[in-house]
Amino acid sequence: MLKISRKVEYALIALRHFHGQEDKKLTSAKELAQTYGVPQELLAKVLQRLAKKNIIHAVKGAHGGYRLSIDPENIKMTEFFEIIEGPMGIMDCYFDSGCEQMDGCTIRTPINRINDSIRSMFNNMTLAEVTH
Amino acid sequence: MLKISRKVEYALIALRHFHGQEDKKLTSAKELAQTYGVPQELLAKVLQRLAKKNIIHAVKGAHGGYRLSIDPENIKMTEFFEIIEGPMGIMDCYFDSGCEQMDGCTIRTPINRINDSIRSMFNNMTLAEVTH
DNA sequence: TTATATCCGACAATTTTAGTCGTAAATAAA
DNA sequence: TTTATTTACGACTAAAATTGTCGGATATAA
Repeated sequence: MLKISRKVEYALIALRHFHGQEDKKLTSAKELAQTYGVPQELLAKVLQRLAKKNIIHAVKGAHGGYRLSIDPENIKMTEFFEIIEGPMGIMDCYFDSGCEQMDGCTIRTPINRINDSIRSMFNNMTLAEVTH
Repeated sequence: MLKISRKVEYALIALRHFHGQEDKKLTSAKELAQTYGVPQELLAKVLQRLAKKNIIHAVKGAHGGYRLSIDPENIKMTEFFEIIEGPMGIMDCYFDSGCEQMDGCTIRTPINRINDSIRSMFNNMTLAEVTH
């Protein structure tokens, strides 16, 4: 319960790597996977997501790889999480409206308050604080 | 990611029920399950856990059931979550020390900071605020 | 004695997460 | 131009966690 996923974990490891790296230096998924002992294919997918959202920049072809494309100061952890995992809520009904319990559910309001607290916490935290 | 479990959800529904109830009135698991449309067996288990930890009081036998046994003001959400789900950390390594990545893992410190933030948030929130 | 409860462990089903594989497209270098 | 390397992407499988069910024990009110 209240766990983060491996994908997020791997993304953070990669981003931390880029953060402590010369700006233009490229690192490939393979290299990262070997260095940090994480599954290459899964890491690759995560990197592709981050590249698509312009958090990192991808260079294709031999000698290609990735590098940071934004200042980690400028991305909130909420955005980051949602790039990788989609909408972030402690219960699905925070986003989905298709809940059949709706009427019997007496805890929506307090649950949403908790949700807002968590989101606000991660809205006030930048990627830089984590990859530092 | 960062989701609460159904068990917690059901527990909260039950506790909210008890909270808005005469102090000595008993409610059975069956009754709760029917009223709120949740699976009886699973709810029952959760109630048993809460009873074991003296959050609610159980009365066995016919006409038995449960009622609150403490003031919800006096229990932190952290305790509550951990009664139902066990140790609460966004990554297992917050508690388990048996992680083989240990050396390659560069994100332990920041992850632990996030963890502490979440825990501190729930340490400053009582059950009463949620079941209100 | 019967009906109704809690209690508790084992089991089954379902869903989610984690990880793999195959293939296409881009590109540097031989 | 060919080969090796790399990103991109979707489909698939495997593993783990969550969710839900069942059966039997014990307690107790009627």
